[in-house]
Amino acid sequence: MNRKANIYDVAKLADVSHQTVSRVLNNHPSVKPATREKVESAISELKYRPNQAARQLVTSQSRMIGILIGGSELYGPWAMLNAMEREARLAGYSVISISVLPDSTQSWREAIEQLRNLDIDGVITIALANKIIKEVEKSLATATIVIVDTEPSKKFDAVNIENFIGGKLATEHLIQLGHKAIVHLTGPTDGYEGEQRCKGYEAAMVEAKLKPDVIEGDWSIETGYRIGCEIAARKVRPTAIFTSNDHQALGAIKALNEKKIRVPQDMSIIGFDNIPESAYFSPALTTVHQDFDELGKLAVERMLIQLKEATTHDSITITPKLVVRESTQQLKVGK
Amino acid sequence: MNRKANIYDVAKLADVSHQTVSRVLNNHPSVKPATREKVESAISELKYRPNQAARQLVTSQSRMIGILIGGSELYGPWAMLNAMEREARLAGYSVISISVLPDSTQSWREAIEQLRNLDIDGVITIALANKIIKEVEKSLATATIVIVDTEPSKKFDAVNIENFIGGKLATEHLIQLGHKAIVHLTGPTDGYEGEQRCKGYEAAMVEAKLKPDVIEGDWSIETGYRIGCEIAARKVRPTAIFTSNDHQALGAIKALNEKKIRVPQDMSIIGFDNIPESAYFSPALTTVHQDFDELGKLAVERMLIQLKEATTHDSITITPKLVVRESTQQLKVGK
DNA sequence: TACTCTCATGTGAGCGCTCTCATTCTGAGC
DNA sequence: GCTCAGAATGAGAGCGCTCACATGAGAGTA
Repeated sequence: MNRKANIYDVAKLADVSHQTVSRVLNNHPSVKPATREKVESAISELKYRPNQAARQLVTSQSRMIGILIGGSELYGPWAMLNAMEREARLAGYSVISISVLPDSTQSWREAIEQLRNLDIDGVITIALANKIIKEVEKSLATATIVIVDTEPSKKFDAVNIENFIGGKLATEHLIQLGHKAIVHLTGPTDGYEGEQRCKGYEAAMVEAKLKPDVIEGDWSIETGYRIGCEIAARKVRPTAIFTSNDHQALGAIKALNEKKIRVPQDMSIIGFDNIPESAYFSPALTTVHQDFDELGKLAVERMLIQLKEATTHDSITITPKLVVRESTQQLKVGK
Repeated sequence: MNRKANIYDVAKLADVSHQTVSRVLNNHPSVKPATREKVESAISELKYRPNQAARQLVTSQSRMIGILIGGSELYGPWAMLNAMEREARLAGYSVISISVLPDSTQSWREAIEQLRNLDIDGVITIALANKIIKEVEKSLATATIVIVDTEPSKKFDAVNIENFIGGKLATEHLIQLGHKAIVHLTGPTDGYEGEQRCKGYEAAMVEAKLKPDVIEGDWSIETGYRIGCEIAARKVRPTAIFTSNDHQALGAIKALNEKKIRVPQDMSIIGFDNIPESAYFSPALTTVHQDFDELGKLAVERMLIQLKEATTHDSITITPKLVVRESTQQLKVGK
């Protein structure tokens, strides 16, 4: 008899009923310590482990969390996914991650379909466009949903950094250094984060009575590079650029380097994210730090709370921090 | 009656037995087309979807693949995970990814425990140390295992790039440019990839009758930076560095920049991986490209084959390609 | 002593599916 | 028309667990 032990095998060995074994497994209070001990030793003797499928069948709870990641952005979502996976594992949940091509309806339909088939308990979405969120909400009505990097809503728990404050922080840093002609390269306009950072930039500019100068971007290095070239070619050049993420900053720096515009002497650049590489750019990038790890943990935390006892929906935020390095510098007088 | 439809509901509506419905679901051949059609329309009318837990309970197949990722390396594993997840989804499998801290016994024991609890069909490991693989093998004896970025073994399917060839390619490129004093910064020595790349380097050096100069690294940017500083401080400096990944190259470039050693004029640098950022380093990094996407797809493909019909174990490799950009240059004569 | 009441445990049903085996239907072959 | 193989379908059991409910053993009360 080489098959895996089941709850009846344990029951027989411990000389109790299967139900008592079940109670021990589920930490039911009304089990005598002596009985519990008997059962536990039987469990370890038989190397018994409960069958999740059977459990799931009867409780209709999968103890699985799905994570939907929009876009192909590299560092942020990956870092968050890591944190979420670890946090969920600690709570006895497993994580199924699915990355969705943001532009492909097909892609996210398939993803949602898969999550439905698995009877997932909860879904965390990262940086999904609003229209996709709507679809998720409709199709996964029975699941608990927590949204990250997305516009807060009364229907879900939302976890975000203060993107507005971050954008303002970055811009104010440049203003304090004496810059007046500051360009902002945004993220994609249909995303919450980019939008908020841009609003923060505009608010800071208006407060300082400066004219905002916004160029629409899409998070990609390529765009940073292209816009860098474009700015280099301008007759009247700005003296500082605030890119909405570090990747775009990298591209921009590259472009400026090629055009012999020195950073930071001729042009200050500030990014957003504080990816691990940014400290090692040449020059090291001044940026706004967001704590992806913390963000991921918070999202899972909220998920677990909602899963236990559906409460009212919260919007949770983390404050970003300015990290000053070498790519920004006091504007030289007389320029 | 608002509960989810089950197989009996479908059977009743289609006026067949539940068993016939099951046959339709599983594409059993002996179902009359007319019957199949009846059942299918009942399915879509009731919005029926089979309960995976029940299926899993009786078949004891989870249709889930676990992916164990060792280390905190950023781009490579993430890119592969993405590719694997997509490929697996296409085949009707779900992916549970777990990232393991390579040094923490606790961490990977927990991970394996989780995979066992879930009755996972197969496990793909990415860049795991050999001792961990052994543990995985022991603990997950019933699961099919495919190893990626790891020393091939007769016990598993292995998917790798030709790390040796890649290392040789990189070194030969430098040699062809006239370099003779070439330092190699390795990956961690207990990992297969780094070891092989280093061997490729040594082979190329010996062939060219040059003396290998190996420094042990660990993939991290920080180490690249530290070693860059160290090399800058040497009295007799090499003229070229081959770092075993792009991140270390980034760190090294930064260090050399700070010490006013110009890349590539005073020092050629070649990396390995071809991460998306590397084309935008200053200078753009010459490197060895490895196709993570393809690697991920191949791993899942092998997994699916093994899952269907356990065959003999293969070792599959992909050939890396040299990507020449700006960070390497012909050695100036007279130097 | 008879009575509740609580705590500890046992019993049987059923979650939704696939398995095996039994039965019915079909049409070719004589 | 009858037989019989093979195709098409049905019936029932059982996967391993938790749920609701039943039962029994003591403790507390009158």
